[in-house]
Amino acid sequence: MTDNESVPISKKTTTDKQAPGRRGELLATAAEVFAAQGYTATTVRRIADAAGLLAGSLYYHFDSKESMLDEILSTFLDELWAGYDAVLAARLGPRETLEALVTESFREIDRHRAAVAIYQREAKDLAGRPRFGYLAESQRKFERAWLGTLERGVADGTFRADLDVRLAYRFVRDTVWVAASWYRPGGAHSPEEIARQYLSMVLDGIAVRT
Amino acid sequence: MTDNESVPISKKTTTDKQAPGRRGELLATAAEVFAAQGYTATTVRRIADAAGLLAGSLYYHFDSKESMLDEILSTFLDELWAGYDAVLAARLGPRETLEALVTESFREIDRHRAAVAIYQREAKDLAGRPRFGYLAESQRKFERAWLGTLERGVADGTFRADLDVRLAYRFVRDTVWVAASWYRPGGAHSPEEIARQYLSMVLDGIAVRT
DNA sequence: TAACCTACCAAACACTTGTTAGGGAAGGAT
DNA sequence: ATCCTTCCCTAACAAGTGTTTGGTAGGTTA
Repeated sequence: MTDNESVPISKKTTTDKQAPGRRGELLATAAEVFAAQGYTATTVRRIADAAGLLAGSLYYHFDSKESMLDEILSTFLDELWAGYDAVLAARLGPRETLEALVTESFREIDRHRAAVAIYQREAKDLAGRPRFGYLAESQRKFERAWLGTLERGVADGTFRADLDVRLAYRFVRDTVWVAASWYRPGGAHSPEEIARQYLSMVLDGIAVRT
Repeated sequence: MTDNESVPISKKTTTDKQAPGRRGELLATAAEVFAAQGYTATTVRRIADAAGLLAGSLYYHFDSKESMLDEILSTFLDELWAGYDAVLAARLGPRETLEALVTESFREIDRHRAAVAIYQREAKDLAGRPRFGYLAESQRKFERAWLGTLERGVADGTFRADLDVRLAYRFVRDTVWVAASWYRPGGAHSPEEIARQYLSMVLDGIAVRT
């Protein structure tokens, strides 16, 4: 296993991804292709085509196809957890925490659409491999954050007590993250607007109150 | 339909699928592997292993790997639409139609878990290929059924008018179908029970009414 | 000038992929 | 006993896979 050399922190570039220079560009296009076709269905020659070079040349920048995927996912998760941890550290009430987590999630989808789509598709299979152990760890943290918030809300009367909390957790989680499969940045709605509407449905339902 | 154990080379262990004879058995195991690893990530040798024969022998039963996928998906969709059409033909009110569609969906997930998981993963890419054109057609029918029901509900005051209907459609659709990724038949909840809870959340929200 | 670094290409490598061809064992029907 | 059908195996095929090696053009530094 090669040690990850320190990933340079960056400023914003033209694409959505970070990481400066050629390496960052290549990662961004790789993420795009992975998201569109799936990881295993994507050949390195396809990535190279999209980036405008030959397949072998990718190995000047990366150890392997797998290490590209690794870097894409870990970079995304690092930024995701920076946002989540900030929300959780604020120690808001259950409802406000839920709202902040959902809003933050849609912001991440907006910024890392490709990475989120890849994560959705491949995380389940990858979490088993040792190299991607951080995916399983992230999923546990994820569950603790969301499930804990829901349980706090049930305890203090914010959320309904007659629902299976675990079911509600999966409901909220999936509801938010599958949006990455159809969301396109620059569309009609901003991430915050989508978050607002989603929260309205999740919290109050789509039926008219009688 | 209880003892659905075993992993390796089994002969009986009928899974959820039907279809008689050896062909049906092979399709069921193929669906299981496709669902677990993804279509392109699955090799025909892996399917053959799980079924207890050699890769080449699969071609006595099927034309190609793709035709296995085709048969799995089209069989599932045929049965799905039989259920949906029955619901729609009943011409219930918007709320009752929604409830019936959701319940029917969870029943299909219960019966065709593997096929649904495959559909979720691969439909987007496959819909482009001519052979799988029925996937795109099915998606259009799907959208008409759900979106139409929501619009009828907004028109007659059943559903909230202050929500983006298209967003609500994706919300409901995704909420229901991603359940196939974690649902396991024979679990704690019956399909009907899960449908009831999901409907409760979608219609009335998870927040306590004040 | 020479040395060096970055970013790439051209060509091959070993391996895996889906698929095919020919053959044969078992069993029922004739 | 013969035929036929069903089901599978052995052995290979060409195409495609991720990856490696050696080389090179152009810019920067010494």
